[in-house]
Amino acid sequence: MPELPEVESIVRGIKNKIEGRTIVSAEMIKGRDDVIKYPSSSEYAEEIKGRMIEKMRRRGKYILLELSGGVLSVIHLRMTGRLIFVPGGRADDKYACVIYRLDDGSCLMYADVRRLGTLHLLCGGDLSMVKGLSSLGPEPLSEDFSADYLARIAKGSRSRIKSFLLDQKHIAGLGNIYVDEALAISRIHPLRLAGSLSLSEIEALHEAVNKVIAAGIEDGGTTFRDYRNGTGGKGAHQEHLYVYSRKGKACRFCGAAIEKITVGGRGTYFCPKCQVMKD
DNA sequence: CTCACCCCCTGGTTGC
DNA sequence: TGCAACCAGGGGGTGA
Repeated sequence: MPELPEVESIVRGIKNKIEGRTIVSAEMIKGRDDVIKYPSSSEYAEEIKGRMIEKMRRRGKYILLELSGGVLSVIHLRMTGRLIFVPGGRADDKYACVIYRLDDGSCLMYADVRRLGTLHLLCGGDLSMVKGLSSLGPEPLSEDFSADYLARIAKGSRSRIKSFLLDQKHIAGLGNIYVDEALAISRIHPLRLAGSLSLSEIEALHEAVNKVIAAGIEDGGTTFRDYRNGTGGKGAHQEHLYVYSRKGKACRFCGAAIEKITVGGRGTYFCPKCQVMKD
């Protein structure tokens, strides 16, 4: 489940290899090209052909390829999407959906077991086609994401803090794993209402979000099952998790058994001793 | 505004 | 062993 650190790791690993390269063609794999949401896959292939990749960057969980002529390629991996750079150009993944052939013989492959990922090609800077991208909140580790900002948006909110943090309009890039981790580090129960947090709790949470995102990037992401970086490798942050996927195991802070509950339909892990419910 | 719920989709795991 | 139910969860959409 690629979240900010995973997507960042992909971009860092591929960026230097594809910037400046021209896309010779986009090969659509039959029956798997329905990951392309706009325009049609044939128009997509026609429109992207011959364009140079001027810049690759990340915004939230989105991968953005700025192409020549003001065209923007937007890729969201959702659950099982992978973007892999293949130097020799022999992309033979069973789950390949789209293969971008580059002018030096290499290729960039989009593969996705469940095909929940989404690919868009936007001309003329119309971001409204990708609703989530145009309404993204500030990036963790950025100046815009301050404790003050967090306090301001949380104030008056009746959402549970877990759901609140997962909302990309509030903060860009957090997903199920890093939200649980940030709440564990700041010792906040996932069911707390966002508007009920004290200033010191907000400050602790702000710091925890930055800390866990930085650690995730440092470790090259978290690989449970599906995640792979831009060259097919695994991340290492799964070795350093405090609560996520650790049901029944000992809390690294106090030794109590980690519990699992459902919050907003998501599996949620927390330490019942460190993260006490109030309100 | 916030919620529950459904959908998208497949593979791994669990239960009988 | 086989097969069905369930789970993983990001994000869009809908109706309460």
